[in-house]
Amino acid sequence: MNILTDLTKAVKASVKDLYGKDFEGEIVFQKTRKEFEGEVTLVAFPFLKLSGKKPEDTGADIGNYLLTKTKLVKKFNIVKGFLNISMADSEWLNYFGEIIKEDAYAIEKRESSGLSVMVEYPSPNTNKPLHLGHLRNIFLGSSVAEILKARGHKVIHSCLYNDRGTNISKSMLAWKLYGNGATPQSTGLKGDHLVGDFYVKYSAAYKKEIDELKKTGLSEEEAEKKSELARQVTELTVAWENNDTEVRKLWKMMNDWFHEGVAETYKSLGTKTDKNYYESDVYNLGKETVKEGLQKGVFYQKEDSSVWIDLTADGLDHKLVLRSNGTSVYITQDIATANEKERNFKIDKSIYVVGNEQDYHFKVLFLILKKLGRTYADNLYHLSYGMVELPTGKMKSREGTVVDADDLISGMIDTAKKTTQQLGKTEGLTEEGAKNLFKIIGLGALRYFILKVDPKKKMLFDPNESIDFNGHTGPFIQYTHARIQSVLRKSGLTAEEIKNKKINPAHALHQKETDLIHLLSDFKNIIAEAEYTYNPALIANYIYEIAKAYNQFYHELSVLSVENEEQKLFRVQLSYKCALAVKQGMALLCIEVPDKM
RNA sequence: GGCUUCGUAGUUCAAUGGAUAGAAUAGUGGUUUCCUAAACCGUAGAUACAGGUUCGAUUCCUGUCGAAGCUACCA
Repeated sequence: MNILTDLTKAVKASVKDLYGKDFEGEIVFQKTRKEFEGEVTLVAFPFLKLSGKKPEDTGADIGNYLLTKTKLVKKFNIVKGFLNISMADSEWLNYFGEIIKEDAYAIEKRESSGLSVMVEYPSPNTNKPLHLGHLRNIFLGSSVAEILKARGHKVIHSCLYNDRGTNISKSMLAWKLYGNGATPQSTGLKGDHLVGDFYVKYSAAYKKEIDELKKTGLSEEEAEKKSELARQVTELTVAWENNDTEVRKLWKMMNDWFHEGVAETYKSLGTKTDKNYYESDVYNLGKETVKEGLQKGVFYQKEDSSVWIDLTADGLDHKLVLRSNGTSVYITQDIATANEKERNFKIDKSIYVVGNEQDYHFKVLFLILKKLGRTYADNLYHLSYGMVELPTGKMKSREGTVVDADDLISGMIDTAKKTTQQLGKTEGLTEEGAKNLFKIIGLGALRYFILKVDPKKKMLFDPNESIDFNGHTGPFIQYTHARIQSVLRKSGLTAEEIKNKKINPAHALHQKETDLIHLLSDFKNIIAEAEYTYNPALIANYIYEIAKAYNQFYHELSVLSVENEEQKLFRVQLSYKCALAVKQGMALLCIEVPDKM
């Protein structure tokens, strides 16, 4: 049920009655700007062709019609071509009476759509620990998954580990050359960090080698070709593909370190996966598909036996799909993984959560799959998100200029602890309860900070400025929820009692009350739009509006100390519903809300 | 060079072609014997530039300037 359904119909009817013709377009209402009276606004300009009148007069025609011929409208005003409508209190109250009864009013029943969607994230390389970019990836992926579930779809979380190839070989080589047998146990480092340290060590050594070669008069390109380290990396990669026992043993050891380390990070974030894919498993399958493509004439082979696809007819370029030495490249294994996903699951849609630096790659991948005749190619979607940038520019693992995920997470929880203690809000909490609260607030602040930004846009993070806990933030919303819970506790009513008491829709509503009902009525549409656009930021900003509006309501009006019992009950119900919307909305962002803070 | 994306208050973010471009934060001035002040209320401050389409442009088109990404037998 939508509060505007009846009004939309009434506007259509009014235009037909007034001007004798049906309006062809869609009737769109916008929220009335706060400097004008009213809740919803109809722009008169689209109706001018039918009315043949000035915008002001057209608006007045429709306004008067609605006022006199329906019971939907309390009053209206017209500013320029804008018809500002105040809906009748009874409309708001009737609508509210409907939604207060349903706890899941904006959430579809589980798996009711019958569609299955796979969401793949964060798909890290196993040669370095997670950083801030991965966090944006994880937050987006997990939130989109929750939104899809709320829309009634079945969701399969998948993750692809890029666990072989050049970058992994670099870490392995550095460990062999400079490691002296170091292990997570011997160094006390988290496994993924230890592996990452060797990746950085390789990069530094490689840079030094190139610089020295260049001093002998070689060009950058010539130096790279002559690099001994690069040669050894290639050698390791080839040895790995040839199943060299020693290399495989080293590889497995370092991969295990990585997975143990990253599992801890996942745990602290509550990240879970239904199905893991490993490049080391699928890369050979990719080679099969390359053969198939050659047979079908989709690919072609050069004299050096490297395999390519010509995409110039599609406005793209020639793309390598298999190296001359027979080893796989990135896209080879992505072709294989796509095939595997299709073989393993019945999926109606497959979403890859990957940064926008790979826009071109996914364009090519989807096109190749289509040319190979894979019917599922049309159901693949690249959820492309913007980079997280530092004030100094892009983060680069090679140069060690990254914001480490583990550091950031623990730092946020620490700040939450300090702030909570400063505000004296740890009273009455058990040690366990306090610890949990710090985690909820710290992670909530971090998640919200990232999710409130439109995924498509790049965003900036300044490590020198701490993430705020006041204003347009996660903790502000969490605080609002806790505040409402406190009111509800003091009301002495149970949730069941609050939901089931009937209100007499006769009493007059305060503007702050209609504002809240109006906002609540948007929830379902917001979730739908967030699904279609894969954009959790819509929900983040919507929930903020509710929290802000509730705080204004709370300051201006008293909930519990009003004389009129019915009015008090209504305000308790309204508070309950706002808290529920906040909780459900935040759950779609994978952010918990505490009952006390 | 080519392709793609992006330039909004000091800063970080909003705005299906609609009104006087919203928030937050940092400034600045207030609110607490009153349901949680992680709150609320004032005040001040922005569409890179130049054209075009439109009743109306931050939004669409063209150009200029600026930034980022891709353009690897890296992933």
